Amino acid sequence: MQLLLIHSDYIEFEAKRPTKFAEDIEDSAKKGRLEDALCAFIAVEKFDEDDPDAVVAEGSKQISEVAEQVHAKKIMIYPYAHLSPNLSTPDSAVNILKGLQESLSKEYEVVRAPFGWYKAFSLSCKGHPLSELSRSIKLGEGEIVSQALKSEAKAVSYWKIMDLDGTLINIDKFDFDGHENLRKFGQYEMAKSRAVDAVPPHVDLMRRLEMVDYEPGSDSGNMRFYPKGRLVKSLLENYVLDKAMDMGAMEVETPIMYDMDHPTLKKYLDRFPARQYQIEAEKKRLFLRFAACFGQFLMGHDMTISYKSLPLKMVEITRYSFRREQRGELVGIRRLRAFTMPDMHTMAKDMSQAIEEFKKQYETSISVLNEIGLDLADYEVAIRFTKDFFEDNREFVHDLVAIVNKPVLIEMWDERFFYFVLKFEFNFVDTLDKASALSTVQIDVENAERYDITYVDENGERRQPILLHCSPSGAIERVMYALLEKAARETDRGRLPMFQTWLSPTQVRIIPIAERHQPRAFHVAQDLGFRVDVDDRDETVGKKIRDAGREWIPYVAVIGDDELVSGLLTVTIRSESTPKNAAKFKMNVDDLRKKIQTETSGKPQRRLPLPMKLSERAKFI
RNA sequence: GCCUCGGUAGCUCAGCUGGUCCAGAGCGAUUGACUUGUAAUCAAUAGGUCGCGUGUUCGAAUCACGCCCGAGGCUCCA
Repeated sequence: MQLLLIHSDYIEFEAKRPTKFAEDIEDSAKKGRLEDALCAFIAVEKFDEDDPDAVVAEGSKQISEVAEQVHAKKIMIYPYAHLSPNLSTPDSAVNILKGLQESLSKEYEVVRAPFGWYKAFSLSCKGHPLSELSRSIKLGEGEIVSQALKSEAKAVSYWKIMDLDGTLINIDKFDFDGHENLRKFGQYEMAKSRAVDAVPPHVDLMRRLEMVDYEPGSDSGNMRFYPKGRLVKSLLENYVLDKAMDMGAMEVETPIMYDMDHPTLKKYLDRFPARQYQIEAEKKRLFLRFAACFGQFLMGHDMTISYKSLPLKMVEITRYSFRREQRGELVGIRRLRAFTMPDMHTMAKDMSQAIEEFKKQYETSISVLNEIGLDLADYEVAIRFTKDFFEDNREFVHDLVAIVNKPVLIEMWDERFFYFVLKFEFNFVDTLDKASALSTVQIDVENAERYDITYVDENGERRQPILLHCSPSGAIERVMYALLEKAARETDRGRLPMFQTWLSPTQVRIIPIAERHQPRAFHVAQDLGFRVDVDDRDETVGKKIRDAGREWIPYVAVIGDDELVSGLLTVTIRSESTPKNAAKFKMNVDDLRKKIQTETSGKPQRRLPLPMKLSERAKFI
């Protein structure tokens, strides 16, 4: 709502002719005049329709505040469309204007000029400092603040730690000795503050390794990926997709933008704690998805599903999901506004099947993170549930704790504020003590009904499934963040940082010592397969070795006169080296190939994303 | 809108109590020499209206004012 407030000596109007939006009025209402009145020119805007009552409340509050300041006893409500390019429908506008009139009439003498008429008016502005004011009313800055965001602030949580024996301990009573990260995680969660106050180490690494960078030409939190970053991301995406499909999921693809006024979506928006990007096109209000839920649930709604197909799973690697996170929370790739999230949904027959699936997906998530290079010591587990769920499934929750074999942060709500009754998350805690969720699974008891998703059971009856939301790895960018942060931590501990071989952009670097060794180097590169490159630059061996180390290359093979004679390679294996001591091994091409084969089998394969010859490479940063 | 910090070569930054050490360093790039055995070979060359504008001054990267852009924080007004 836009308001233009003018303190006037007098304001008078006369309705001349109706427009097609004109409200029906008595002849007596066609003329009006007030003296010493505050005249409020008002444009009701599109987004005011989302919560008309709140707009009326806020509008009348602001108008009376000004009336109070200028000591006006009378108020003229004057519809004035020209204040906004983004008007509401005439009906909504009239309703809101009437609402204002009603609300203000309690304390003031109010006249409302009729809506939708061509009116003549004359006005005399008093011209004192406060006599001309404008106000904009935008609830939540013109966006819809979802009900879930509001309830997240209200939700009453009980924070506990579940110990290995299944006892729940109040968080302030728990002895955190030896569980430093769990303590930090708990504090972080309870504080609910996500603001960034220092730059975490992965930011330098992501740029220095030429993986990811800021894109000044876009919005904050929308990144550019250089070839090496794109490769790692692609490998991770494909790996997680494979794992989801191993669990029986079917890959689908769904749109990235949706109509805000679609009835089921509107309700879902209200239940999800995130801010959206909103765009307008052809008079439609669209929002960019923040997950694949809508697409898959809308698909599920249209499907014919027998109990024989359950549990039924669909997965999409969402490139992208969008969440308009607050600016202060964005740094590097820990938290983004556009991110890639593997999103799998399971339709389960009933709660018991849902619980069974939940456990499988919990275990798969552990294994997925492990294969990527993050083990149980690298993250903390949170399990959140409603009190009711816990009382019915105490043993099950204890099982989950037993599987990870370490204490777990518990958050319990006495009421269900969200669409789920149970969820877990694996949270990476970085060196700045910030926690970020990776894998998560939720049991959703609300959306099957909202989207009207049904299956037919053994007796031919339609039933609603229980839904599970699962991201086996969490957002891919965040996995990369965690890997880089872990590498930084390793460096601090005096170890050589590296990625798993299957994720390394260059798996083998071949360094010919002099120009005469190059043909052999290229030959070995061809012969070996995998992502191999050759440092054929005119640099010293020392420089080439150093550069290979700075790129975290797992295998570095030097070829000189000795190797030409012996036919062997001298390979430095990073995983067995220390910063002071390079672990060098003589081996032939077959040995090396077998070694890499075992380290990469079952993982996605991609070719080298850059020219094989280092002499031909451009610099990105 | 306000406050703080920042904007100097492709990158990272120094200079900033105004004046031939103020236009610099390292890395990177180019060229040349070297043909190299495990964490930076040597040398040369090219690259900048020091964010933009206006002032002050004999003289401005440096001081003042205004503006633009970025990061962070605060906040909503005559």
